[in-house]
Amino acid sequence: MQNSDLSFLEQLNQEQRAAVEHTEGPLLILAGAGSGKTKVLTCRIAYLIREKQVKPWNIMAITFTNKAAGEMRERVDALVGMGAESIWVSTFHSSCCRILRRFIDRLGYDNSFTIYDTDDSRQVMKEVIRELELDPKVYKERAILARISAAKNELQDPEAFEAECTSWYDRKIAEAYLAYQKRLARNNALDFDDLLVKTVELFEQEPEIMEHYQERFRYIMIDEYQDTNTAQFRFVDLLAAKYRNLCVVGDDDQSIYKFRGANIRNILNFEQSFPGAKVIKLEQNYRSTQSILNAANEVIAHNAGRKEKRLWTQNAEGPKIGFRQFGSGYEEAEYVAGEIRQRVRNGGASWKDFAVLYRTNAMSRTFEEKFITANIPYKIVGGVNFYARREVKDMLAYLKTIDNGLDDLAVIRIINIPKRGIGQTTIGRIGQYAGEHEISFYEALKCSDRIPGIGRAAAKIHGFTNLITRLRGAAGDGFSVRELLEMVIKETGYAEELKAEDTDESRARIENLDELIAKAEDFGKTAEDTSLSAFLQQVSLVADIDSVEEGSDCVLLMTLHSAKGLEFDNVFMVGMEEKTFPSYMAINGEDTSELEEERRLCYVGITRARKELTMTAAQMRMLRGEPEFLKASRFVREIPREMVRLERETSDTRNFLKSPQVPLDRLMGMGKADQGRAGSGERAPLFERPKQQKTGGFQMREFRVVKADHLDYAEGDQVRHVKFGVGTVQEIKDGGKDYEVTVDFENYGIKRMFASFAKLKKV
DNA sequence: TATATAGTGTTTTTT
DNA sequence: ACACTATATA
Repeated sequence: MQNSDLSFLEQLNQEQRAAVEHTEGPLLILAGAGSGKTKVLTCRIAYLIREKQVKPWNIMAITFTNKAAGEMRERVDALVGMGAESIWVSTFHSSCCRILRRFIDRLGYDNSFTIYDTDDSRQVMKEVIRELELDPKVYKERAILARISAAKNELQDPEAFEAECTSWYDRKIAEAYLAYQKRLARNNALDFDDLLVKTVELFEQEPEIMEHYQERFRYIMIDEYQDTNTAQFRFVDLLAAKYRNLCVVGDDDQSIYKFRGANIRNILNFEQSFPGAKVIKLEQNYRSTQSILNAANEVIAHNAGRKEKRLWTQNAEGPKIGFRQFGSGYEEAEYVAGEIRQRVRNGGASWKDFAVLYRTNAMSRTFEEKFITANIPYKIVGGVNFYARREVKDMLAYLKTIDNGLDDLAVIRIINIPKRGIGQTTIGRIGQYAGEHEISFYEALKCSDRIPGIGRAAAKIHGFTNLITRLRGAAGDGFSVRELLEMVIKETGYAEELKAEDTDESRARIENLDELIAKAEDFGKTAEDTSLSAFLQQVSLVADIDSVEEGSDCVLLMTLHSAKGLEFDNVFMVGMEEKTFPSYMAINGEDTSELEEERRLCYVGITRARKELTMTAAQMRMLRGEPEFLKASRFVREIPREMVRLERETSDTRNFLKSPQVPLDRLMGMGKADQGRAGSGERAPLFERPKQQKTGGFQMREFRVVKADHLDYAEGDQVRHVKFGVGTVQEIKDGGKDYEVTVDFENYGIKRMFASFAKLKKV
């Protein structure tokens, strides 16, 4: 595309175009679901560069997830061409990370700081609780961390927090907050929230650094603005203070992260915060059918205090919203599996056109089981993050220790992995010594000879420190991250040990290690800064949703939260029951704000669907081991009856939709003896769990692709692999569960892999 | 020191 | 139902 070509403007509607062309001063774009806001943002960037001669490096675009950032990056690259790479397109967290990595030494941290995930934070908090001798029954680390996180989101430091304490309990939390920060600092670590907090702190403390970035980012765009919290607001506010060219895009109806500190007032009060702001509404939806949109509008209309807007579309009416209630979650899952299977077989749809959305991660289990038995390829998004898996974290802990031994948590994690005979008592003694001498744990290890009570363990410790020293040497010699990782795996015998275990679980873990190596390799090829620290930092900011690859033909299962920003032809919203969705947490009490947030979540879910939306509910669900009887969600009831199509009407669903409410006792009326069969007819017994594949309960929930009927390549064919590029198929072996394919890659040599994982494409 | 077992508490959503 | 913790035991 020519550098002055503005033809892309022609594909925009009037409002979209106005948003693109309004480049100076604050701008609020209220973009309803599916109204093409990503298109507007990317076009706006192109317009700034082409028409307004803005330099690419003066532009910053912030999105919510890495995935969204990646998508925008791609579109911007395609549209802008040369120079696009100097535009900052990233998440809040990675932007802050990038800034801090350069300047955090001004705040007394080392620039090679590490980032703690939730797990690490909990670990630290446990230590704090022990240190302060708090009763762990009263002071739960989760609860304390939640309070601290809330404080940080409001930019409250420990002192400010303490000043506001009224109860003794709160004062203890303030103490814990302070101690927690000290420990993080000692480990040269930041938690997620700190990334924002410290950046703001940096800007406020070092005005010339702030000015540097203000000059740099003269045009700032923020996506999903409704989900920003106070810290993020401040960050943006500071950055944009000088040039005031701030464009925020959001939809108050899609604000679903209040629990994480998102402040809906940021968007509702934008015009007050940035006087003279122009407001543009995008109300035409290009994504969904009329029916879906109507349902969404109806549901969200039940919320008070929104910015008035009504989505409309020129799309076809499409089928009505489907709703069906089942006796149990198992029947529900069975139905969804069957329905998807059928629609793929008859309707010519492919697996990837389907998504199953639920309120809580715990619900994925049942669906997963049914999908396995129905032989449906699927992928569960969320749950345990790839980088949170044990073996991955172990390897990362090694890399962290090699990078700098400052992170005690990482060192302690791996000091006895593999088993070196260094146990709790030894670790305790070293930790004590380190504390007394105010040195890091790793430093203490090096003078373990002088630590009382170590004795025999000293030799073992030396073995460990020697290993680390050797690996550090290698890192210094310029070995790549991937090579270092492979050395760690080899030197520690980690993979060997797993191989010897020879279980499904251990094999899955080895797969994960390979995956990690592939990621390290990829990093070495694509990253600007290929240092070990850079790798570790990048890795800690990757969310699960980010790794959902296009192209793998699977049904996606995820929470409603993860689904934000995505769209699918066919959506199943499952678990549409009171107490499940809206969650029981949101129902009770006068406070309707939580309920409204649930309703927005429902709105987000509905608007994910392009063509067909099906809602399902169960009358009974196992909750914490106990059966719970549930009535259908009020959100279903908020959709007018005539917009809903009952799939295979049953007496339950008919009654439910006729009367405004099914009396609870009608459902409760099923006596204990009856529990096994909810509803009527010859249904499968409720309590019989499907034959569960025992996989150690670990890996199999993450990523399973069912063996294909056939492969579209044969021995001798040229194939392409996502990471390894092009190669020649040498051998295909039918290993029963899957095909084992041996490929000779042009650049990577011979690799043996499972067909379902490798996703090879014939070229 | 490492492992097995019983007992305990817990769940909403996540960058 | 599950994961985590404390305790007993090899």
